[in-house]
Amino acid sequence: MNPARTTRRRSLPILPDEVSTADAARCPIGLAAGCADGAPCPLTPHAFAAGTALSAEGAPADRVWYLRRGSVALYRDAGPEGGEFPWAIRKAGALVGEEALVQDDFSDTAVALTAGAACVGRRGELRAWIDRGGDAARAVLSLVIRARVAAAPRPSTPDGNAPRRVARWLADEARGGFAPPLPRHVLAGLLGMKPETLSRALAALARAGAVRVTRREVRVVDADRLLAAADGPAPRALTATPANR
Amino acid sequence: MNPARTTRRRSLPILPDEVSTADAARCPIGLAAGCADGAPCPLTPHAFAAGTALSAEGAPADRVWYLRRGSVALYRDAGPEGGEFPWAIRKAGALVGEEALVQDDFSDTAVALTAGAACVGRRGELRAWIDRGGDAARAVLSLVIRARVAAAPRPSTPDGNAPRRVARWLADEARGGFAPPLPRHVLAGLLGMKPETLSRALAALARAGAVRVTRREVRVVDADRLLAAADGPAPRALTATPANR
DNA sequence: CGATCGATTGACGGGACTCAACAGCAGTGG
DNA sequence: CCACTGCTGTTGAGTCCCGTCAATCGATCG
Repeated sequence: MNPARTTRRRSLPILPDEVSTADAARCPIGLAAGCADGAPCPLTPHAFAAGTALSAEGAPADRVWYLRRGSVALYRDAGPEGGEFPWAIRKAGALVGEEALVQDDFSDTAVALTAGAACVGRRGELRAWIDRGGDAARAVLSLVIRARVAAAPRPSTPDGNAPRRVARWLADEARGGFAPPLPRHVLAGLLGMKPETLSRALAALARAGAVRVTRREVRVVDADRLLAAADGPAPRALTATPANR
Repeated sequence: MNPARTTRRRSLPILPDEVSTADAARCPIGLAAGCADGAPCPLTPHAFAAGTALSAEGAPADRVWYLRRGSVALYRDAGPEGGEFPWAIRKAGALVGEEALVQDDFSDTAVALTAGAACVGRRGELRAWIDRGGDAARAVLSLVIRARVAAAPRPSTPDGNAPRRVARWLADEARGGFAPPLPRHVLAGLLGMKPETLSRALAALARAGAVRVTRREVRVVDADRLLAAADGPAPRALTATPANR
């Protein structure tokens, strides 16, 4: 479907050219580092062209960006056949790839929507820098929290059937064969569906022999069938009993 | 519809009883504060019952929780007639209400799914504490980022028609009458719909006289009509021309 | 046992996705 | 200048998944 798009994007150069470091002190991280007083900033400015990939989902997370100009779209993979889809926009003044500070791989593919400029920091140096200063950490902290707060609950993205979404969630969350005991309406909300739909989806998975459902608990009885429902071809949905049709 | 649920939840006591402070040093914030060495921890432990409301969306954000036991569901309001819906789960080891560190109001309603225990900190004290220490900020920072990373893109939640979601987004994001120039497939992904559906929704809003759409830009020409489409009664959807049916 | 709430199941209709075909626009090369 | 190509966005027709409304059942509590 879209191999050309993906290929082209992934093959683009990463952070080609450089820009002046003159105004580095304007950014909160630069301020925290004391750039205005001549202290070295842990970030180095770069410019990028529209379409540049800043990070790739699953790739080693070795850098963090502070966006100075332009905007960046965050893509995430929706699993097989779901393809990747954009789920957040980062604008000037936000961090990109901040997950590098606490984990080893990027969790998003970040693609520049416009030409722009960003200050890049190597993860190791950033971590060391954060370890040192009080103001330092505080600056990053508030940026991160701001980003999280701004990321409103996402409206809706049909990356699969209701049964498929449920199966995927079960595959991710079940521990020891048992799903976390959430009230149905909470789980339904998390998965972006109504409780009735969730009920039908669970019933469908139970008919397929993947799970066993009681009013109180959901138990995975056949992990293979569950994964098949999560990743395989269309699970044929909620359409009532196999008898009719 | 569900006034009883909301009322009952909101009326529940907030953080009733207290628990031992013995193991406060186990929490990363306690560690950062040096509780093990007898230093005072900026957080104080409390226990809560299932159904307890920790925070209410829009209420003054005066505290932050570190969850030690139990799990908490985060609800957010989907606007008029959309009702509130759960959109994230926080489990033991995560922060709740961390937005208090950078803004004045809670952005989520947090409700305990199970009985549990949390360490609570007043926002002012926490901020002061973060300002002081390096390790301090680092502990909070990694918690926050972890939470953000764990919050996978939410699958889907139909909180309104496609035209309504588009109208709401336009009302939020348009500056000077112009929507941010995003490629259609990016905007569609953000709004949880396919590009075709987005196109139809924009066409519907244009028919209603709220916006003017060209291939390159989306311009808001009647803010009132846009708001009516975003909040008012059903915008009568995508059904083609008003002539048929 | 009666009351209430949560969960399940059924019937039904509508809205969004799918599959197309087409139009607008940029870039390329003749 | 124009044909050709490729890509993005629009429009149309048809299908079906999911939300809505409703009834029923189970479980829990008083």
